[in-house]
Amino acid sequence: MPKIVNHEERREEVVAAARRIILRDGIEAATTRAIAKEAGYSNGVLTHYFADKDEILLSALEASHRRIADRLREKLSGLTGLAALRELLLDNVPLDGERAGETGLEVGFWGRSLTSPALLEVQRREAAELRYVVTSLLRSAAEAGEIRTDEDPEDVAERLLALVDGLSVHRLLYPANVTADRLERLLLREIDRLRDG
Amino acid sequence: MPKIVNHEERREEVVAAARRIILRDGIEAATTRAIAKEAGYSNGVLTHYFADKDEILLSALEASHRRIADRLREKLSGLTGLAALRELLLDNVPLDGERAGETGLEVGFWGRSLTSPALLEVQRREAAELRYVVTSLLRSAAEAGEIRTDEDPEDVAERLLALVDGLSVHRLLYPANVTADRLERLLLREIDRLRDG
Amino acid sequence: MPKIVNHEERREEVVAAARRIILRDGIEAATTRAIAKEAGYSNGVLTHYFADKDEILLSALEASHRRIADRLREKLSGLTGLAALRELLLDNVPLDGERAGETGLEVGFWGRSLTSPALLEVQRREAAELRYVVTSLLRSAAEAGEIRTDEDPEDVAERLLALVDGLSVHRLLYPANVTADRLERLLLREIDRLRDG
Amino acid sequence: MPKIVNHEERREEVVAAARRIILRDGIEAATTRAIAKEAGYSNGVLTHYFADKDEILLSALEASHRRIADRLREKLSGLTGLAALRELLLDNVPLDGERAGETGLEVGFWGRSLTSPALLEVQRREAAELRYVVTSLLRSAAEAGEIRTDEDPEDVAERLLALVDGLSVHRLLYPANVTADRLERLLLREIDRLRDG
DNA sequence: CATGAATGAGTGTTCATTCAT
DNA sequence: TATGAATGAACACTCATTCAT
Repeated sequence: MPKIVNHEERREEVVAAARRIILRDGIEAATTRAIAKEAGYSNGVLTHYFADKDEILLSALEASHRRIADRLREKLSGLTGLAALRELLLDNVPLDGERAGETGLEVGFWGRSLTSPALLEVQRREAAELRYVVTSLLRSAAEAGEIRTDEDPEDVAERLLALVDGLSVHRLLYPANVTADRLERLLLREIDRLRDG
Repeated sequence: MPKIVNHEERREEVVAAARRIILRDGIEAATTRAIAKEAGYSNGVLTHYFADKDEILLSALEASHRRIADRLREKLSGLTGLAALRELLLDNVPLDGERAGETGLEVGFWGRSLTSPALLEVQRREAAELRYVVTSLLRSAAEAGEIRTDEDPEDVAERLLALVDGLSVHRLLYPANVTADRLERLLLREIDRLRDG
Repeated sequence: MPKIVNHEERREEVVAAARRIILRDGIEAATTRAIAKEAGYSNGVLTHYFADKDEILLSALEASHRRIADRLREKLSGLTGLAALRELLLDNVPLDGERAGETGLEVGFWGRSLTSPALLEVQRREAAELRYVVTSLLRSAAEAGEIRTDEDPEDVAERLLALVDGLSVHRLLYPANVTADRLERLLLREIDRLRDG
Repeated sequence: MPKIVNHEERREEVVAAARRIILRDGIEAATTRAIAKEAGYSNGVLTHYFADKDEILLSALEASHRRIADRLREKLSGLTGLAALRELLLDNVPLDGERAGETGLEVGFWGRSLTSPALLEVQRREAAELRYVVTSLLRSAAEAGEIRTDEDPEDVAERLLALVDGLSVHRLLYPANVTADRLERLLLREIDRLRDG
């Protein structure tokens, strides 16, 4: 008589373990053994919940995106327009250890996505969502008169998100040059420029 | 007399093979065996020209940087200030297949650098150089009255280079959203904003 | 429930396989693949039971020492002084096939120990123990009036153990010259000389 | 038109290089590349003078024996009987760095000889010679009344040579226990015992 | 003869995956 | 379901050997 387990729950446990390892030790350290051990299970369990290792990594990426989105939703509650945008962008940049880990995970996946259609698809889906939110916030900020309106919101969104990713990877690779303070300052100034120029 | 080969030439052959693999199949696929095979040699040859695999990857990264620098030097000859800056930034962004390849390789190395001190060191050295050149061009453009002077050149340089890297990776990951045209337009507009705010 | 194996048992299987190979083909032939095959397993099994090859070799050496010690303990029970010493020394010399194997393994390890600190340490520990036992037996034999007392027991112990090792290696390398009978005779005579000079 | 070289001379150069490496870094470090480099030649030369690596090692062993024999012949000139024997035995024991190296080489070869008929044959030939010399010296010492005659010279020779080898290997493996002084003292005492003991 | 480029089997080790229990 | 034993291909690297020049 088989034990009744909650499949989705187990998957999440394993994926969380994978995320922890990737954040802590890098994507190379995320072997199936390490993941199983981190999750508190034996090697063999993984087979029951994932077709192969790639599926675990993919789920880890999705989970990471979901965590970010959840956190954001909470922070953004009650905020609108420019204030919400500011919060969103600041939350997408490695200003503390937790977000630095998330950025590291993201950057590690960028390289893999270039040669993995499945990963790429996940990245694209999430990126499109984020872009949509930013564009919407820009539009509502424009309607509220908080920012200038002489530029296409889609262009501004792309510029902001590119800057966020660029600054993020620079913070990881060149921390001496891009300190947390400087990163925050540069990002906030860019947001200010939406208003007056 | 034995067959005399040009060591530097062989190294470049091997490094080129490594670059091809990284671009085509990702940095994970760049095993010593795969590199040797791609270069048309047996496993053992690599020993003659490289101490270990890391040296090959490092050389591949350095070669990529050197190619970019060489090309840039040529393009920049005769240009100064803002015009030179514009050329430099446009050249650091994946607008054609060749530069897309270089960016892809770079992104692949970003992930690796997060867990490899040797690679990180190379990345940092090259990044510092680039930052220095951009800052210098900004200063001379400011002196020539081509751009506003109300912002610290170092901050502007960091913003521009972050934007370049952010747009580059977006171009690779989301080509449908960031077309070559759009990428060029966004970058040029950002440069224009240096002038009139 | 998976197949449960006794880890200690498996380790012993593998170590026994390693010992067989070393005895049969020399320590150089004891590759991880050869050991696994000799044990009847695939390459990968070794990881489950040993951290690395050194641990296997080390265990093989320790196992050999333990076997000798166990056998000796049994033989020595009830014996004291000179009689015990005689038994001990005779047991440390390749008089039959089993002990010849042990000596061969030991000699193989001598060479390795010269360049391997870990192996050397094991050799030293075991040698010190043996030296201590021999010295103790010499002292009690002296107290019992069984042997002369004009020589430092430590010196006598070293001489006896050096002779044991020298005769052992000669028995292996020059069996035509050092037959089992001759080896036994020479060793017993040396023990007799402890009594009457 | 081929260069005329002295084959025997080249062989000796290479063998000397091999010996230097084995003495300095152990028998495992004696790769063909290392030997060729130490000899000041390229990899390829070895083929002209040796069938394979085993032949080099064999020659190195023979050369080592020859060197010992040569040195001994010189030291023994003018000496006879017990004095000559004393000199011979002291010279076969690792009392200084040079002889320690030779002993290390010898011990390294012992292990290999157990599974290599060719090496074993060389060891046996040389051992028989040494045994013959020692026996002869014992006989002449006996005739000269320098030592007792109640023991078979062949047995005494075997005992002395076994002691020499045993003390030698103990000096290498347990230098803290068997110091050079102690080794010399133990050996000289054993020789003294030939007279009155 | 001498060179050194090139080979390819072999080394210890890692790891995703399979599967009997 | 869960276990963990077992597999075997793959990894980076080493090295004796071959051979065109």
